[in-house]
Amino acid sequence: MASLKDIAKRAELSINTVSRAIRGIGYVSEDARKKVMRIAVELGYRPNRAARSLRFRKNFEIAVISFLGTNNRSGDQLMMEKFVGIKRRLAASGYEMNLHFLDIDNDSELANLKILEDITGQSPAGIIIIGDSELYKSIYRLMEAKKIPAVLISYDVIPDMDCVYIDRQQGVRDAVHYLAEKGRNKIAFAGFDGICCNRIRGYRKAIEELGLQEIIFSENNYSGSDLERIFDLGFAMSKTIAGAKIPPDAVIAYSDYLAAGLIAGFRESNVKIPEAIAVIGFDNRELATFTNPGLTTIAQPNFRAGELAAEMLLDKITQANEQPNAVGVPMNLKIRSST
Amino acid sequence: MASLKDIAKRAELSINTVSRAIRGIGYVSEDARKKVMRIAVELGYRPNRAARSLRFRKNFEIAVISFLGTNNRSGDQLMMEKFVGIKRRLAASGYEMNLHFLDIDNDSELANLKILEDITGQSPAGIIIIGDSELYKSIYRLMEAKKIPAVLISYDVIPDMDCVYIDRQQGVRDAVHYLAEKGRNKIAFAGFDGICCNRIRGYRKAIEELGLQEIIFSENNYSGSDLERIFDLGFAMSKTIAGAKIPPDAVIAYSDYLAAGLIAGFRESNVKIPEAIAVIGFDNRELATFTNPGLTTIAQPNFRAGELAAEMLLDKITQANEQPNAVGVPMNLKIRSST
DNA sequence: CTGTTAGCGCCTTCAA
DNA sequence: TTGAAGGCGCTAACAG
Repeated sequence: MASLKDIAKRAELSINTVSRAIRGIGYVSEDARKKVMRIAVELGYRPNRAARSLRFRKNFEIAVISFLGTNNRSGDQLMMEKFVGIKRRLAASGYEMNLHFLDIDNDSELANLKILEDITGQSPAGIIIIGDSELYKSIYRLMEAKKIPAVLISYDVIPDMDCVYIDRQQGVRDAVHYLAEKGRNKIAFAGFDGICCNRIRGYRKAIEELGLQEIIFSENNYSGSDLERIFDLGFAMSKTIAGAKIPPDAVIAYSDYLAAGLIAGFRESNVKIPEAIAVIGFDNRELATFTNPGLTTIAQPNFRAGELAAEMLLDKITQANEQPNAVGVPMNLKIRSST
Repeated sequence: MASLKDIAKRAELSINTVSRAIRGIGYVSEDARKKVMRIAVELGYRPNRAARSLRFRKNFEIAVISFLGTNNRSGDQLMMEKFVGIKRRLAASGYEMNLHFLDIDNDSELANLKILEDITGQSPAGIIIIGDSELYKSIYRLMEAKKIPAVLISYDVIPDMDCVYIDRQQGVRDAVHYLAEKGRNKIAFAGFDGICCNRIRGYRKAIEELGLQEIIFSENNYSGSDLERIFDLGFAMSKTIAGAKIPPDAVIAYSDYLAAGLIAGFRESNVKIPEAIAVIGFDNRELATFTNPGLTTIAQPNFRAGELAAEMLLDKITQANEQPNAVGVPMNLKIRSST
């Protein structure tokens, strides 16, 4: 690869002048500037990242940390688009993206500790943490302590932390309003106790705004993330819902997996979708394409969230510290035939 | 971060002696070695990658290039595990993984050219190319021309190129044998013309080994990768299969999407699965968990393929050039209720 | 406006 | 067995 030295030789100028010309900093005569730029293009000059890193004592790398599900691969689809969003934005500013996968399945604290040491050992320019459970928040604090700028991609505002949050509350709220506009007035929410507070909040907010009655179906005895199990729960729940004293005419499910179970169950019970009951899922996973009927679902703006997180992090790296900042990204309803 | 200089100061030795001690190269007295190692651990020393890159005029980075489906996200699940396999193996050897996404949906040649220039501009130590279509082969050749060691992750042996191939032929062959062992003797293959040669080859091989009759259902008018469309094709194909003069008692589908369509179609026609007909899919995508009955499928060993590709590339980087090498990774049957 | 000098952390060469 | 010198490509400080 061509270096500043190569350009300098050809242009018969000093390395330093060439450097200034290329960076557009300090005094350079117009003649010299033009000459340098021309040769730089000819030689396909690109600044050497290693040299810059060494000089600035700082890696132009952004670490991205996300979980890895080897048993439960449900995260893959949603994660990949976030990666791409991050990558695109960083590339535009000359930063590299460096992925790290936490092994949450095996819950190997030792392995995860090693990964965190790897990350801090690289002294990245910043880090994007995908997730907002306690584990991720603790990583955020660790990075803050090590003076590594960090940004979370979360699902809600996280107090005292910089985050880009995918606005689940607004997503569910919008979905309820959409159903109401379609003439539904007995709109239910189906989920699990405890683990869906931001979704439930959106549901309650909309129900209140619309003056409707709250109808919540909740499975209390669930924990874990076995996808088939969730599907089966939805299947079972559909019977409860169809058999309720006043059956709802619409239901928003905690996840696409649960919604797929509901749909399968309703079909088996000959409850017509969407005529008798409309069904809405959550996340827009691939599965939503294949239910029968196709599942209307609240889609994650993954690509956009990735872009914004990268943007926020780059700002944080260059700007003086300001107050922690939370930027919401709206979720969008992906409409199919189930509503 | 602690540098060699810091250790040298504490140990009252020269930087050079410390360097040799840590690398375990050249003469170092036992005393000096022990002292250096102790301090290195104390200080949490890690070699500075930027400095090493500068010195060696070589980045300790492996570029990984894969496609990105913004419209068709079907690749995500299979890709992610490959990334993880690659990452794990590289991390163990002190290399970084640098992901690049080709935008094949928009087929933006300009954007893709820019990505390739980015990659070559970084002078990575090597590159892993995920895919074996003409585009990827041409990238391989480009890298070879630029003296960047490359390895493909492919689905078949690629002549004259280093590759780790996921052995589709063996996967389908094994599946046919498995069906035969379960007592099936009218085993069909369902797919598309032209685009499934390695799978078909495996099918034919097994059918011949078993002395069975070849039964192939093929859709000729298909091109593209719209997943719902493939599902619908499978649905329609199920009618053809069920209505054949001598209906098969087992069918291996080109993909899980096609298999899911087949299953839905058979159910609608009251063809019992697996009693009347066993169904096997291909790739073990998330969808396979949710068909009813659950889909037995030929699973991609993604993680292992990633690991092996990284391994092969690291060898290629350090060893003298040898003959192009092809390593097969066997596919495994993931058995569920459809067989 | 331009050039020289020094140094980021590491490794190779050569001298002690 | 150890150390000193030099340079990878870049930039900041300073001198011309």
